[in-house]
Amino acid sequence: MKTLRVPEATVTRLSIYSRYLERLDRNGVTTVSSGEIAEGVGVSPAQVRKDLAYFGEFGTRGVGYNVKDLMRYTKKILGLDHNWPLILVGAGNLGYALCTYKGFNSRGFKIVGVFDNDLTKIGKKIAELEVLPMEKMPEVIQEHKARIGIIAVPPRAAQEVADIMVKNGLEAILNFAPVALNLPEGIEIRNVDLSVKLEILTFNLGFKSAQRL
Amino acid sequence: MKTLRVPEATVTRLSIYSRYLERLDRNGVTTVSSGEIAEGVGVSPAQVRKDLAYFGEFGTRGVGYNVKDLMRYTKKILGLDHNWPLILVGAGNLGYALCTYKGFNSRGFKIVGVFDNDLTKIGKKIAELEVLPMEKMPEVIQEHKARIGIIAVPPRAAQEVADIMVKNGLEAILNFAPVALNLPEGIEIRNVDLSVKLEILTFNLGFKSAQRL
DNA sequence: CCTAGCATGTGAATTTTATAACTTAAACCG
DNA sequence: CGGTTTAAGTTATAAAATTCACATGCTAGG
Repeated sequence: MKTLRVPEATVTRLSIYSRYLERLDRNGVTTVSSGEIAEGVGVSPAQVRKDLAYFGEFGTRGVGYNVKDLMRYTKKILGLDHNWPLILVGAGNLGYALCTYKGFNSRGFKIVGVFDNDLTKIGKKIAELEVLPMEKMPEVIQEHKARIGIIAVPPRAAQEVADIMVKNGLEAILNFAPVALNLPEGIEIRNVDLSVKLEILTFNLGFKSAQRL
Repeated sequence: MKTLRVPEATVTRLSIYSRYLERLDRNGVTTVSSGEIAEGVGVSPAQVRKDLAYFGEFGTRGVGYNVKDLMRYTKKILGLDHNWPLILVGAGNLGYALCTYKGFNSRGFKIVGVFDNDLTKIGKKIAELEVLPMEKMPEVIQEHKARIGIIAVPPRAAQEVADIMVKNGLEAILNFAPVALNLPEGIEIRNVDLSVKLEILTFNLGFKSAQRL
């Protein structure tokens, strides 16, 4: 098997292209060039073509790409040709926001279980969903065949939650807690760090100020 | 002036090292080696040293780094030696979560103004802060000398909000809306995309399944 | 049916980033 | 006080990602 490894940056951009294509499609655009995609998402045209080339040939020379088709292809590649049930742990403000976040639904993600160990939160409803105690996680995972978990708890609790998720059979974790998690081989983990990007901004602002001197 | 450009990946990691050092410091650790930092945040020791080397010499050969000192240095480099007032637009669930997010405060970020154009939200309180109409933004920015704005509105409104922010003098924007913003030269912009990382996970899960066949 | 124009796809060149190997300096111990 | 150990700092090497440039192939128009 020809296993050409795909750079993660390429997958990231593919996700962005994919959503941009959805927008074009909604707006009734039928054909698009690599240059237009590039313009629309802020990369170079060569980058767009190179990224797509990892997965096949999707365009027509001299013409461009069929929007609907390329949209479907990109979603297929990303695994978004079917829905993904998600397990969420942490019913705080962030958890609440994630539950109601439309950007997930529109891409086929659906949170099917919200868990917390805080007795004051258990039993409350978040968007149709009742907050459940951690012990209920196994059955919810089984019922929905969930494979992905989201961690939206304070840093000190994150590792324990991750361990529970792994023990219950989840294969991938999206972690919003700003700590590095220790997980067994084979578990996919990605962190979303809300303040790192802010600190890149402050770094750059400081650098800009320094250059003015 | 010797302008060695610092890779953004290095700044990203620096932010992560910095927070890890804060944790070590809280735990009473006084000295740490590049290897221990590497272990703690999930990179290689050489990477840690290389990253720090962009900014100077902070350690003692044969010993390691003084935790408190290195923590202060990294925060200084990132511009976190003083507080940053933030302007937030979007008082939905995500905006609410960001307002109450402790990870910001602990790094010197403070949201000083929350804005929305939804009349049902204006006037409500979010964590001590009253949601204000967009028109009030200029005076709040002036009062707090804010330089950074956060966009937490639906995609279709994001560009307009960004334009207003720029017009009102903000120099950097953290954008949570999943669209590419068009901004004038010199404005720092970073996007936090909540679903891209999820799609990397689904991509990888799909790839894993394919390999099992 | 042939030619001109255009945008894809791709291999090579360049740039960037990360890893590894080595050198230097500090501290500790006998 | 010298030798040994340790870990930072640095240089060199390797790998990876991006850009460039061009050949390929499709479309349309005369």
